[in-house]
Amino acid sequence: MPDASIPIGQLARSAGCKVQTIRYYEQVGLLPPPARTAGAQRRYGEAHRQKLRFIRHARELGFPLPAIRELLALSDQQESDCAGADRIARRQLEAVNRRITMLTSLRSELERMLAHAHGKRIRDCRVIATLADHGLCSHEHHGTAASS
Amino acid sequence: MPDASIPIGQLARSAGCKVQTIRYYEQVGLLPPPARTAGAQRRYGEAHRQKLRFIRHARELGFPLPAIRELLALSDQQESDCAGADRIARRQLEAVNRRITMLTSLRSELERMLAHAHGKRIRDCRVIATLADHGLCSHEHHGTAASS
DNA sequence: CTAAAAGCTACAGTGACTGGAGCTGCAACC
DNA sequence: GGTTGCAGCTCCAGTCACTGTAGCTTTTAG
Repeated sequence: MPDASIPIGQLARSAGCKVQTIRYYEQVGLLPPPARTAGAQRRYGEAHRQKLRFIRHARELGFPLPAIRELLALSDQQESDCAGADRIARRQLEAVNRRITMLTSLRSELERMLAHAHGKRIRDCRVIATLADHGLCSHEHHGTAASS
Repeated sequence: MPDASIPIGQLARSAGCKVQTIRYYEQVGLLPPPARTAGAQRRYGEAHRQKLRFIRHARELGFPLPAIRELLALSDQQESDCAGADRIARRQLEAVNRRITMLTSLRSELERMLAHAHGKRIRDCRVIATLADHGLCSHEHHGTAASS
């Protein structure tokens, strides 16, 4: 394979993502536009594959696209300082830690709820009662919601 | 306050959410439409407040809106079986556990990355290198991404 | 009576994709 | 060379759970 010989479907399989995701990354400027065949089909090379793997790996680690954009810019300037990348990763670690803390307290409330859910009728159901009355929950799980 | 005397802003403050969120819940049919003043402003009663608290608490626990819709329907049928609510809560607990597992392995990879990030130049930067080469990461953190 | 605060509708935007419609390109086989 | 069928193309809409904005009107306090 000389270069610019990989069709989009093969690239998608090799990166573990969908074809549309690749086109989306191109659209938002994360991936540079590849060469095209005479019939306007995209053909990628090794450099694209590397970059896409980088993006997908960072996404799996939960980095948002703007952070990935910064990381890609940093990785292109081989001489510049590592502190920037460090700071971004540290920020991401903090975000992950915050999410873990919250999810852990959510889990314990859900477990508490289920452990006591022995009512046969809704009117005695602990699950419903807990949701209806915030006072019944012991832990602090306030702040932004469980997702993202 | 007789009933239907609470304006939307006060309701929002008492539930810890934004005014727009309440209007959104009404729009998607989670909250019943309240009474209106002659000038078409919404006025809520205690029942609305309870229902909104229920919704917000469930959201904080990470339940998606369709699940909350089911839970609300269940809580309105006081005579029906508790098993439905139980099943929904259990499903949610499993989702939370999955997320915790994934985030924990993400955290350890991020920590590993940062612990070795002693290169001063990008070309020696462990953070960038780890992202670029999936082979450098020890843990399994595959599957759907870290968010949601 | 006036001015500020709060409310109204309607619509657009977020993030990170995903799915579909309706078309065209390309490679293989006969 | 014809045809079949998968793969690719663009463009647009939808997801989820909100959030923000523009341009009004209503309510309330002084």
